[in-house]
Amino acid sequence: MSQKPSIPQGTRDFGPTEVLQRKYVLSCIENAFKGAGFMPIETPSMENLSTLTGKYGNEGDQLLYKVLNSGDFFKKVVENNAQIVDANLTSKQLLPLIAEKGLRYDLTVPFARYVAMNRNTIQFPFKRYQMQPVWRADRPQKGRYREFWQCDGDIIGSDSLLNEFELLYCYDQVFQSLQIPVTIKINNRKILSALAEACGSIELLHTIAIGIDKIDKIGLEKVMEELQKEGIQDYAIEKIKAYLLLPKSIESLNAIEQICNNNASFQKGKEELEELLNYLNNRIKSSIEVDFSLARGLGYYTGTIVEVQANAGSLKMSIGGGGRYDNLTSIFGLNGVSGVGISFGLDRICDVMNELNKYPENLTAKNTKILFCYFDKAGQHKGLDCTLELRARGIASEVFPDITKKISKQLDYANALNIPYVGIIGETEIETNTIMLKALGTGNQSAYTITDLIKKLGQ
RNA sequence: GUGGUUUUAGCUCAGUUGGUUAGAGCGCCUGAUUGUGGUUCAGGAGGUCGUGGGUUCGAGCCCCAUAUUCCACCCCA
Repeated sequence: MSQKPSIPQGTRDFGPTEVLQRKYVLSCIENAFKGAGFMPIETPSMENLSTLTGKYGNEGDQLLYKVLNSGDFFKKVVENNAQIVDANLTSKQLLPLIAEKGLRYDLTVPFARYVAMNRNTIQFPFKRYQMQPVWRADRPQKGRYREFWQCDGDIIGSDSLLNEFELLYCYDQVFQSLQIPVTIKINNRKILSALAEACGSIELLHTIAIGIDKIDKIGLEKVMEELQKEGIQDYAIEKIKAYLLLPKSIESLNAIEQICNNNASFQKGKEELEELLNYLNNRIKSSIEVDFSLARGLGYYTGTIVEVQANAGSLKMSIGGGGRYDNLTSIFGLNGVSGVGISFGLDRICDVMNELNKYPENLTAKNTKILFCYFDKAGQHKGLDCTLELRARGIASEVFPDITKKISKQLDYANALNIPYVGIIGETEIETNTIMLKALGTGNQSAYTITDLIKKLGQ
């Protein structure tokens, strides 16, 4: 009985071409990080659920993949929790009894956990990069996957805004080298906090942030409606409206100062934003946009926040984002350590690259320079010897593995895989100790000795 | 998690009101060519119509469930 093969929703296989393309993007990102002094780390796919829960907000917790405990977990639940196990037990109550591990949701929280665990051996400020898959139990759409790769760079253990600059510079370098036109949007959570305070309470920050983040998508009026539904008071709505009507520019800071009644949080945010812009000044080619409506969902950001959007193509989703987090490691018992990080969304970047056709042409070609073709066992052995000799000199080559009735089958193989040369070995070639070298592009062919062949292909 | 949408040959897709043996293009295989690919010509293989139920004399088409694709919410890389 055969079974119809399939993979889970929201996951994908990658064929040879796709893997080469993804590795190309990964190497661009890695080069930028390495060039700026970042060091690589890797962390496990699974973390303890206690490490992950509560870091991403309620919605985030729901999107965590949980890993079922090993062994006869149900029996253990019944034995150890007899008093609460009955038909009324909710899934939410049951969950901690049967799952202690979960798949990581991002790379930042595992990194904070890593830093807290290894604080005594890490040299601060610590600059690390990490490129690994993450998992979210989201409903998939285009550009939205359940398994996708993030490429994170973080600098932890330093308050300096120079770090923010370094990371934005990485963004700039990567997207320049990939030739994707982008807008890097910048804001500061402290300014949003000031707005929330001016609207009544810092508790409103999350609601307001989620609301105003949607302005580009649904428009001012709808945002106002939504905020009203969430119970924001009328005077506050007016403030938010005035805030959102301001131009996307650093010039709007003065007006925001009025709206926020010049509170302390605002002043700090303003200073940080201005200092960052001073660092960026004339040092970055990508377009930078100060966007006060930029909010970002993740719960742990406290200062600078950034998001990268592709300026071309139909995929207008963000292809990267990040920000500063002051208190993330303190959750794991390491206080007074501030960090800032960015993330590249590899899968979406690849989607954009595909649409814009920005991959280098030779990326899809096989490495193989030459395929040896033959008619019989003697030719096969000679072909094998030639192949091994070429490989020893660093020239990638192959012998066709099967003796075929027609040599066209072997040529078809070379054609289909974009192998530029074939070396044909028949009776004549064996007698004269030569190889008939044929360039598949032009169809030209002539006889070479192995020494001349090495010279020709080694160029 | 809510609502909608998609699925027919390896690929891209037709398929009328429920009616005989489900089609096309491309690709693939064989031959025209016993040592040479890309063009041309001739022939050929390949389908449980996503899966499982149901209605019907009869289902690719109608109904239910489920999976998958894409989309809008929610949220996000």
